Amino acid sequence: MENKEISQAVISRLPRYFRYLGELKDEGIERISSQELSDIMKVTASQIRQDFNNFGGFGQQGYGYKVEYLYEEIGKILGLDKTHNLIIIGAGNLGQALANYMNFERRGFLFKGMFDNNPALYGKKIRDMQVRPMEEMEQFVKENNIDIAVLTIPKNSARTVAEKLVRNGIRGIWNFAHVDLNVPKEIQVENVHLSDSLMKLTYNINRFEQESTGC
Amino acid sequence: MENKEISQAVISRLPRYFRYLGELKDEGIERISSQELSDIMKVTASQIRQDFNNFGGFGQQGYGYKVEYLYEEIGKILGLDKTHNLIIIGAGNLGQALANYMNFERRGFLFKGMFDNNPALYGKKIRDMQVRPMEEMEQFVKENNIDIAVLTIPKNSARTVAEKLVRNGIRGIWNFAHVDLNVPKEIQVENVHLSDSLMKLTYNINRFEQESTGC
DNA sequence: AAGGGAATGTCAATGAATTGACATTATTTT
DNA sequence: AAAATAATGTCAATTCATTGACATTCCCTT
Repeated sequence: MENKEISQAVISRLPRYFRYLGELKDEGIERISSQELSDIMKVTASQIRQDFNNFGGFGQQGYGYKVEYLYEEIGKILGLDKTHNLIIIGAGNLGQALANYMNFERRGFLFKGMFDNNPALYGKKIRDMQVRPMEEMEQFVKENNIDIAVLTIPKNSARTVAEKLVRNGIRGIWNFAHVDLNVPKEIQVENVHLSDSLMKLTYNINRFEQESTGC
Repeated sequence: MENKEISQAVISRLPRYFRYLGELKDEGIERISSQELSDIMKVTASQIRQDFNNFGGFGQQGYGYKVEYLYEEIGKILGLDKTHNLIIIGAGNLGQALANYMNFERRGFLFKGMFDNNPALYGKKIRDMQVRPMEEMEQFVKENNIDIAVLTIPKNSARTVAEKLVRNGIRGIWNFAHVDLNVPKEIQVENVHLSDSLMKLTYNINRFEQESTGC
């Protein structure tokens, strides 16, 4: 039982491997070498082997990797073999979009409920799921063993809601609010700061302009 | 004129600095030291100074940084002093959500149009903007000087659309499709792979479980 | 106006991540 | 069955990123 910590740099790359392997699998390809995968994914073969070896060897020397096996194993590492109960907090545009999106991406994510503090939305059906009042949230999380909360609410209320979630046993927060949450370290937070991402894009657009005009 | 390349690691942190500085500014705080900012943002003071110095000194020794000035300068670095014409391709849930989101985040992003290939959506108004048929997209991009395209379409059509965008002079793509685009290097792509992000979350939830149960 | 104090800018040291090289081991062919 | 081939697993080298330390500079008080 080896508990060496794996760097987040490696973890960040796993979903991408998973995606490519899934596609290869769908194409009926059974085996692949790190070099072939390297060509497709545009990363070094060395990095691919290094990454996989963090979890023990998945390949066979002289042969390569079995696509399906590797796909399954990476899925397990990512926790996709388990089911996760999930709620969405904030039934605005983004919350609704994600609710529908989950339909597509069902990999053990069970959409259990949706909450908002806008009475106009109470009872509105989104993907066969009624929007519930925010007041019911805490009890619901506790009683339904909710693992993951998706936060699509304005930043001013995000921290308070996060505290409530933590108190009621949430294990992970997928945070779309423009604020950094302050939760105990055993609670996992994955931030999706969309505006940050857009700013990175404008930086790079700008940078290229300047490079090519030379000033 | 120094054209030293700045690492993406640094760039990724700039929007976060920008966000915190904006908040400090709104609170009426005029000056701040790297140490104070370090305490608030939970990063080392050394990193803060190092990051800012990539762009030339913004501070004054013995005094610290002027919040408003620093905020403005980082904004400029990120290209937020310029306006960017933007379209959304894919008027599904996510596309609509982002259209509304742009309203909030107006920092020089001018929402110019929205496209879809579903006739049922043609003419539908989203933020006072009618959904246009996909066929009109290429001409529209060319004629309206569109800088940024937001791709919220299924992965199978994403690559084709990206090619069309490139042909018509797009400069950056904010890509929400689950596929890596293959564009010339002068075209900037910023990927938002939501499912990747969610998988990272489940990995970390899982990992913590295993750590605490010890197996 | 001058000196003390405070905080930057920057250099060096450390640490982390990536790449390269190759011995080892399994597969495949003859 | 043995030799040749292929590709992993792994170690070492390199590159990149972060942290620490401190001299320098500027502000602020007396």
